[in-house]
Amino acid sequence: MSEHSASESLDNAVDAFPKTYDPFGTESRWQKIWSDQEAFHPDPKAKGEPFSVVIPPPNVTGSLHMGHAFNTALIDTIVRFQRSQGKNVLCLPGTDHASIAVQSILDKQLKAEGTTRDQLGREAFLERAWLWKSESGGRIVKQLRRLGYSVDWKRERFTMDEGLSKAVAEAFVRLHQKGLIYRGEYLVNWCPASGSAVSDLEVEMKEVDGYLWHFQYPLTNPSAANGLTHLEVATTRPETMMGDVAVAVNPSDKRYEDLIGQTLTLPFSGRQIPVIADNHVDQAFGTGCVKVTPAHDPNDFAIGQRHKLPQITVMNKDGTMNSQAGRFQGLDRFEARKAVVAALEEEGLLTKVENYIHSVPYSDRGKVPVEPLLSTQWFVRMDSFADRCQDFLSKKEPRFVPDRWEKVYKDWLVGIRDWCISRQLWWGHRIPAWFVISETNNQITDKTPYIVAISEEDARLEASKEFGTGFKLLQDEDVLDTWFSSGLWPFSTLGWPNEQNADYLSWYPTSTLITGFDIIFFWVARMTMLAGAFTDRMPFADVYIHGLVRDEQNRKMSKSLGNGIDPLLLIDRYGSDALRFALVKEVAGAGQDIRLDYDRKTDTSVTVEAARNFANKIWNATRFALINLGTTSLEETLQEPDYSKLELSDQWILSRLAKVNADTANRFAKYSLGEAAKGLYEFAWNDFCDWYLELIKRRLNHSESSGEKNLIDRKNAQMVMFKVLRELFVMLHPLMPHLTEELWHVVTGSSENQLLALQPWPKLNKQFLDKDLERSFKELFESIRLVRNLRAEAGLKPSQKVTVQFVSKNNSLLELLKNAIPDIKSLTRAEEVEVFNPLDMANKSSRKSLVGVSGELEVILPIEDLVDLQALRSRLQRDFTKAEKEINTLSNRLENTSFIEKAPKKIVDECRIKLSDAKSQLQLVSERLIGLE
RNA sequence: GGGCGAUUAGCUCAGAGGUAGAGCACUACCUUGACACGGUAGGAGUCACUGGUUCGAUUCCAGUAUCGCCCA
Repeated sequence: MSEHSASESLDNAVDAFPKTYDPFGTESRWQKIWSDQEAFHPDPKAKGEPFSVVIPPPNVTGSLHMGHAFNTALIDTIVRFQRSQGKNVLCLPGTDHASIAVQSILDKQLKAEGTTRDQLGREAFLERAWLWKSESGGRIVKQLRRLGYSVDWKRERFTMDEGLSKAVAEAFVRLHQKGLIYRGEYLVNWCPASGSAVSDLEVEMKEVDGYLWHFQYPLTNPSAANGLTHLEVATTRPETMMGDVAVAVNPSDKRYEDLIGQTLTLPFSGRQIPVIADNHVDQAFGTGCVKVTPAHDPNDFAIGQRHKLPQITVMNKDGTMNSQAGRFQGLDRFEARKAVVAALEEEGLLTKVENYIHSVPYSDRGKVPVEPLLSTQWFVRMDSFADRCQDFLSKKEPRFVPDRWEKVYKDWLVGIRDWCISRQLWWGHRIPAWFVISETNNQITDKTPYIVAISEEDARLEASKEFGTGFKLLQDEDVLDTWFSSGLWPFSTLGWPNEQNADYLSWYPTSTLITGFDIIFFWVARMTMLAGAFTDRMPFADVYIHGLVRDEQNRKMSKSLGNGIDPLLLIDRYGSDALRFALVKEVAGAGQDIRLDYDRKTDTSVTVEAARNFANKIWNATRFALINLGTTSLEETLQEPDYSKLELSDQWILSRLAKVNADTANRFAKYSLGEAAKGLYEFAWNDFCDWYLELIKRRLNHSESSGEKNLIDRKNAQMVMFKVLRELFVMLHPLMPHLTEELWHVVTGSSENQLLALQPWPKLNKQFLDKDLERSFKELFESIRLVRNLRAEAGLKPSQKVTVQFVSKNNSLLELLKNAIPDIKSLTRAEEVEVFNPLDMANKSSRKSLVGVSGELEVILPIEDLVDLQALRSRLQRDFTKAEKEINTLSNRLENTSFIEKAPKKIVDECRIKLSDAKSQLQLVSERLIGLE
């Protein structure tokens, strides 16, 4: 309890309780308090089952986009829930260094300044990169804080900080020792825009409108070939022709079988190239003759290997043609394409140009077509990693939620290819390999010996053992793929390679990874593979995979489309609780993408607005509770009410509360976050606000002088109302942390040293669950609706008082209604409520009363002069038709003997009851209709 | 070409072998002592199509169509 009294805080609270919730001051205030108190900085030795999550590290110099907001909302919901379950929760934040992204930003800056990276030099460039990181690196972190992220900021990590860099070097050295890392010249995906190799995963295939050019290669010796003077090839990439070393045909292709082994003369260069046979050639494609360019096409590379053909590279690394391209040297590859076609045409060798749609590999980052290029790179041999992961997967490690993603992950492991991990960039982890060269030489070739070691000193030590003296070391120029360090993230952030680190011991392996499906291969699989190799375990027990947030037209949000929806704009407009709740509530069970509506003219979103309205509804329910305290103090509302002395409506809401408690805990635990949000929304709005608060208004209005019984009754209602609120705040806290933290403090009078964020989940009172009571209240609500509906249809003013008569032969229903007369009065604005069975009612009702029928219940409002007879008649007519139709369906079913025989008895019985209900309804309705004639 | 997902109210989406649900939007009424960021009531659907299984299919199975995504 706080140092000041609860009633004092109440006075302050009501004074400071405007009609509309203002999230802005509240949110930043609690963010600061959480942060100042280090509320989410756990001790690895604290009690409680460890639960840990590492966040997917965003790009350190990036800024917050909707994907981050969504991911954050989901992660934070999960970790806040787990904290309420008494676990020792670590949620570890951080950022990654994003080699290519950062470097291309800096390159652009340099270009604007009229200089280049090379002019600047590596050291100066890196200095500048770190400066840029320190200037812009805090931005995304600040933005993440605005979401109310309950991560441990004291344990924040960056992939290039000291500890993590050490982990990267250690990992590289160990893999190299095991022979799992190799260096060699292979065909890689070359991105001319960034001037670096990229991995297969960073290449995106795009359908492009292009051409299929047909042209002729003359036979060197035409007489030998059945009068044929040339072969015709078809290609989408004529610019590579100068690198052609053969033309391949299918061995079973009758058209060309005589030509196999013949020689062609390559136009322009005059090089003699053979006609070879290869089974992989598709006879039906183009002319059935394929030009073979091993240095510029992965398929041709394979053919080249099979036939031991030379590899002729015709391009430079910037995408221009090199000296091997002869007269095309110096041209950009796309200019060269035009020039080659024009030259072939001039020579009369171009025979056909077809429009042709084909797939072109694009660099994810550079947004230009990737060039397959021969170059020397570092690779990780993947098969043993993938095999190990498959073994773990057969034990459901990790467990994918939803489970269909397991197959996606597995299929990738099965078809895995080696991973090119070197990048020709400067920003990143430099490859810990040192070439050993003589003091006078600076040439590094494929044959140059090298030492892989944690540090240059280690490398020198080792080199001297092998090479004595008279050498110098040159470190490899390249850096590692950023994903190599991200792949170590779940354990490198916890202190690995020091496996005795307290954090590592307590929180590794982590509990759950929460991320989007788009990085299952990039990141999830790399983490499982590297964790398997280094820790012999999977790095997380569960992987919760979520979809993407799409824009209002269901398009993926992307920079190039410029269709991103700025989460900060929505936070500024509606508050971050509203954005979080809206995003989580939209999540469907199966991990689908979610679509966020958005009006770009006004920067508004109906979905987020609805969540903001919900926050306001909760705010006002609390406001209502406080206003209606009367002489009761807040301390008194903290007492547990005596269940046996409560009214039925109190017991009803406590039953609903117990139900929503059990459902919500269950849903959070199994990652059904959207369902949890929807369930709480319905409970809070419908059950609590619309019904319970309306029901107790009558009791809350009892005055001080209305007698002891009434005052006890009032206090019971207050205790129940506050109990529901307090527990609702805890349950809603993972979804709307700021609002609930604020209101919880108001209603409990707790000081700021006590935080809702660290409170346990409310105790589930199973004994409060009462299905019969809930069913009765459903009936009661239906009856009340019927009255309201009648009033509305008759056009009665809300202020108009009426007498309500209920008639039914169902005695238990009558009993229920009789007990609820005061409630019915206040909820239907009735002056009198009378309850009869049909016998008592006989002759009492007026012919022209307003009458409604539902099942076995008749509602009569005896106010003939005001009745809109026509409306009444058409209403009864509608009921009549409906009942008739229902009787029809039900009796058809019951007449079907196989239904009676084969359907479960319960269903048949239900059907009979429904039929008899429908029949009595029809009876009542027709009596009334006749009475109206 | 292989795989995955989607198709339900005007929109966004839940759902379950037994007479179709929510939110928003819409219509009417209401500024009533929590909330107009609100209340009450209401209208609105051949559950994409075709077969099959079943007493019963919108739900399960097979196929078709359209859209989207991933892999080659």
